[in-house]
Amino acid sequence: MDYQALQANFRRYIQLTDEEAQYFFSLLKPQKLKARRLLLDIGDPCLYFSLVTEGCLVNYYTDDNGFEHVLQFATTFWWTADLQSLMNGTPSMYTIKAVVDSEVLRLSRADMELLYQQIPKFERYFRIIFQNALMSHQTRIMQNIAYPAEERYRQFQQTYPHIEQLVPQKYIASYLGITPEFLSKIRRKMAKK
Amino acid sequence: MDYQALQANFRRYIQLTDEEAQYFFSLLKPQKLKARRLLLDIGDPCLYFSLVTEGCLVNYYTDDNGFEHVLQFATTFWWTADLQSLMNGTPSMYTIKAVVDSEVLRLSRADMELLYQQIPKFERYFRIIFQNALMSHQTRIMQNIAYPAEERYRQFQQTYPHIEQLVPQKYIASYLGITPEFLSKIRRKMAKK
DNA sequence: CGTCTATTTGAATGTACTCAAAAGCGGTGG
DNA sequence: CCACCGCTTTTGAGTACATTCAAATAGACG
Repeated sequence: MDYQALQANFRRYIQLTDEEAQYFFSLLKPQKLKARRLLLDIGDPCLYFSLVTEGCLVNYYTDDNGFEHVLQFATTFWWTADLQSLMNGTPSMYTIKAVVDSEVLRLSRADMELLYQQIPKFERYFRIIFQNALMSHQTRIMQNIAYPAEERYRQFQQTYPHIEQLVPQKYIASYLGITPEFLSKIRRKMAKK
Repeated sequence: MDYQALQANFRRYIQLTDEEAQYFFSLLKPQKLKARRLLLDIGDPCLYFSLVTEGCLVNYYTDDNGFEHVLQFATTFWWTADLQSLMNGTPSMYTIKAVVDSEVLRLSRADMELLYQQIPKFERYFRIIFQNALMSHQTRIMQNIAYPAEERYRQFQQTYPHIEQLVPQKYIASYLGITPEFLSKIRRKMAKK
């Protein structure tokens, strides 16, 4: 794990003294995950907010018919969790899986509260993180209800070109809210032009 | 405007001294809106984060074909804005309109920053507000991609019964990502049972 | 290699949309 | 107070976007 890069990333949001940064990093527990291993299984309570430092994870919901629907892809410097489960202690509705070999730094719910108390700047940090996440979720909702699948796929390609390279096509279909078969047909159609 | 009720609502998130509450309220500028009046017009920069104290507002995006798509309904104690525009100073992509006679308390972007500096507890307050908003947006995305329109409508009725009473059906259709005609047909079908 | 999973392809089907017209409903002015 | 106007909701027929199911092909990994 490259702590230099991580610290640089944090500086985009808040200014930490070396001491504060040390304390923060001391709360994070690294965990490596081979491709296709689970960070969180459906039904288990989500105990950690995890910061991806390498690789890529996918967070998905499994519906009553066993179909998977992708909530989020998380690459380097993204946080991931089942927030609902993490905050309420309820069983997780989502599965979090490593798409490729990955590494995360886990922050427990209790340490998160501790962090807020010890270094209130982190309230600001997460305020900004959640605010940004909220904005991108708003955009996603709008694209979903306002535009057809082909257009949504184009937008996805533009917005997350690195993710498209990394993850299986079926997950992208799932993220877009369509079947893998239909995404395949969209791609064929787009290639023809 | 009932400041008692408002203060009680804030106590769910943070504890404020009377002095702090006074200061906060002093930053808020009340504005009344008759039904169908705009709080924010598309193209204008969104200058305020607005807390609804009465009535109901709707926040919607207008697509290239002139169709409206509802991002959010905001009733009492809900905040509303075009966050993207508010944070970046860019022209607004959304329109915010009073559905019925309403009242809001506006907080300017500058006063918001001031508030964060004067009373850091508000970082926490908005951290929680955005966190909760994020969770409900996640749920909405999942329902949109995982379930058909009829099921989404049932969920909406369960989750927001008061909103269903208040706003025209066509806005609910729009929120669900379907046409008003189709929602009408869903309702007919549901009534038959 | 061989096995397992992902992707492609095509035909049939279904969910949701478009367009057009009628019916309902609420507000406003004479 | 009620008649009219504009907007919302309903209805139906035809269409389009997207799914389902099944089978073939392609890729990845041990």
